[in-house]
Amino acid sequence: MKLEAYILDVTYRELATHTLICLICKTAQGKVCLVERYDPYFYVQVDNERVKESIQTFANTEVAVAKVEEIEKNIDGVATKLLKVFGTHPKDIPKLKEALKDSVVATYETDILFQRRYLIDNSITPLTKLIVEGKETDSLFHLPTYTITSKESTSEALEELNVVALDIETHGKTLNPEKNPILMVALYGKKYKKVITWKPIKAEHVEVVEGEAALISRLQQILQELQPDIITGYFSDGFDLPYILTRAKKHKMSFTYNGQEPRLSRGGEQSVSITSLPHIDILKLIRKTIGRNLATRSYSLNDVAFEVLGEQKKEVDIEKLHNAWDTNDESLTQFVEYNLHDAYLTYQLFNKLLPQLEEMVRMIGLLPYDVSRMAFSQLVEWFIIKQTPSFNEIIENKPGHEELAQRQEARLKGAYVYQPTPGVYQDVVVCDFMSLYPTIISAHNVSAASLRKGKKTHVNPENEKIWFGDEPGFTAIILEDIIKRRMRIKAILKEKPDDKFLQARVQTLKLLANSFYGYLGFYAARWYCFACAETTTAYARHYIKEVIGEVKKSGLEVLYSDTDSVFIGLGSNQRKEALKIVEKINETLPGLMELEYEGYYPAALFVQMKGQEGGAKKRYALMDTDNNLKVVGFEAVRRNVSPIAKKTQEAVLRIILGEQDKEKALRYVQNVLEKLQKKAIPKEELIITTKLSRSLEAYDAIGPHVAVAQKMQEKGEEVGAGSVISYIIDEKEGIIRDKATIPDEAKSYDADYYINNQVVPAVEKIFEVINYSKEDILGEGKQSDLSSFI
DNA sequence: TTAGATCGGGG
DNA sequence: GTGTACGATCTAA
Repeated sequence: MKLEAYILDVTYRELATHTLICLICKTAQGKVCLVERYDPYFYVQVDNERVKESIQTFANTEVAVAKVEEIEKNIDGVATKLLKVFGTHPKDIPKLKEALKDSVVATYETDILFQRRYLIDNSITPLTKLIVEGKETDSLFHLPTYTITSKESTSEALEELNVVALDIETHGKTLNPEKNPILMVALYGKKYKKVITWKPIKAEHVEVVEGEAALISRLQQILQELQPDIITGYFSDGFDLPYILTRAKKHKMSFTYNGQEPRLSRGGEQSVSITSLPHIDILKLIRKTIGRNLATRSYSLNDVAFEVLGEQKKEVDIEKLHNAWDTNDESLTQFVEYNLHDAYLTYQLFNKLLPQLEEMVRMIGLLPYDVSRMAFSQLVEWFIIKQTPSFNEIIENKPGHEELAQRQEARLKGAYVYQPTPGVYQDVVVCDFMSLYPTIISAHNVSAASLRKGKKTHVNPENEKIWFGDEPGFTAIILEDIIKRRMRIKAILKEKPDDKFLQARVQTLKLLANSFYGYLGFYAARWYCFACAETTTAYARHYIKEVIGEVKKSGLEVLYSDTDSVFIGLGSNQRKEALKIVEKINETLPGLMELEYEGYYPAALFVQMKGQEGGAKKRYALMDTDNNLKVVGFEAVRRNVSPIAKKTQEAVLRIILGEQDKEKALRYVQNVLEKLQKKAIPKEELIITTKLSRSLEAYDAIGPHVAVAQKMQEKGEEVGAGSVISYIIDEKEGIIRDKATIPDEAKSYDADYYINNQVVPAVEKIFEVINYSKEDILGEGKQSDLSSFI
């Protein structure tokens, strides 16, 4: 039987004499299971023949060595003779390691998971075509099963995945799976839309069952029939699936898929895995990929869907579901629609992220389940691990307890920041290094394998005791390859800018490159190298200072610099000058390092540091030639600021930077203050929102938002941790919290508060820069004090 | 300023 | 399951 198979999941079966690897694959004939024998192993380093012989024959009551081979591998760049020790089952490996570790020099690769080991060793990539010859054998996991007689891996991508998104709605005013039943489950796939519930609700796609237990078994049945390639959800690792499992247990039911119970694993973050059905919690993937580039700082389904898809959740008050259910309210129809729509949004988000997930799977070489959940450091680590066979490198061991503790003590010196002089500047050019840390690492061969080895070639510019040789280190080569591939694909992308897969590839390479420096300094990394991380930032400081020196030498002004960027004031010179400097510097830079001309800005503003002389770091505003304002680090970007304060700040910056008219800016603010005083500002502009971080009882300090939340509670509204509280500071007696009022109930507002605590603080720093004091803004000390324009 | 605690997402 | 590890942000010391 010849099959074209795409691996979705990998697991194994232990037989009496050996272990079978089981590949769960998508094929044209549906899901199948492919099996073949695969032997677990690890490596030991020994110092004499006698030990070697004792290992070959090692056996105790629990475990025995099955086979030993002699091989040679590079350890930290040094070729070393090793023994490859085989066991019968995967769990033999930690046992053998324990039994042998005291009689050998070192053990290696004792913690590489069996399934992952199989994929790496066979250079097989999940989700890409595998051509297999197989003989039919006894069914496993309720699937047609074949023993592999020959296999050939390709790089051909899968054309279409059959994906189902799942979302549940629950009863109760709190999220408590011990107490509150599941009311409905929505499933959304390309050709499948359904909401299962247990009340006779009239709506499209509804299927009504007897009760919660029936709902759970019907869900199970549907998944079993559908046999999707992938199941996805939004925070389904942390909510939907664990909730379903807990409820199934409550009913003493076993929830299974292809005869397997989903496994809930905990460790840092909880996750749920289902054998033969890859489960992707799309939130986890969003967080580490496109999440970085989203404007929203919230990862709620509503906010993410809005920004990524241009669609939002259905507008219903989910807190009313509880009562609607109990009273059989007709609004239940809307909740069914809401439920299905959430599953729809999740499904759409999954599709949006799929090219990125496929690229990550391709590059890291592991299952989508694993890749989608790995932290940045893990992605880098497995990217390296995948390539160890082609460099004949050993996989480094993870650090032990003591080593971990020691590494966590180490502190890295930060990046270089050039303190700006507060002020408004005209004609500013910004330059920055392309991928500064990655290009330094590759250009200066910064790696554990080349640290103080060979010819002293690259010396840490701040510490001559740290140096790197000229023989390229294994991890530095890998990183250089990432950077080069990214540059190549970026070039192709210029020709085909709409190619989703190329875009995803560039993104993935960028993610890996940018994580590499962090990885070298990450305490739990296998290829941890503190000297490497230290040297990388030392070189970064060195190069940016060189640039600053070069700019100053050519008579231009350095306004500001942070890590990898420099802001140049052109004065009477031309932009060409700046370009020349960039060119000149690039001639001297090694390897792939490159300083780029980022852009020209007609105006820039740097504000003063709090309570001190000099400019604040990481706080500035730029205006480009299209009048786009870029504000970095200012307070008003935060949330507990009213719209009027935010708007005023933006308008003032626009006038100062765009029109360069100080007095107009001042007049603008004074006009806002006047309107505030006259109570002419609409209510919506005055609403301040703050999110409660804990339950009401837990607050000792009663801030205005807490006071309002208490009032809301008195009125019977549910408020707790996570509720967003909106309020207006009204004209009342007492302190601020007494004045804080629910927006609907506010009759007026406290003009003084909005002037002194909202608008003025938002613009004060900006006016300081152009030599207007707070008094000037308020009009005090001049003929026009506030009272005069009432 | 730093270490320790707590969210985040979900109803 | 040859495992177990987040990361940003707020609060208290």
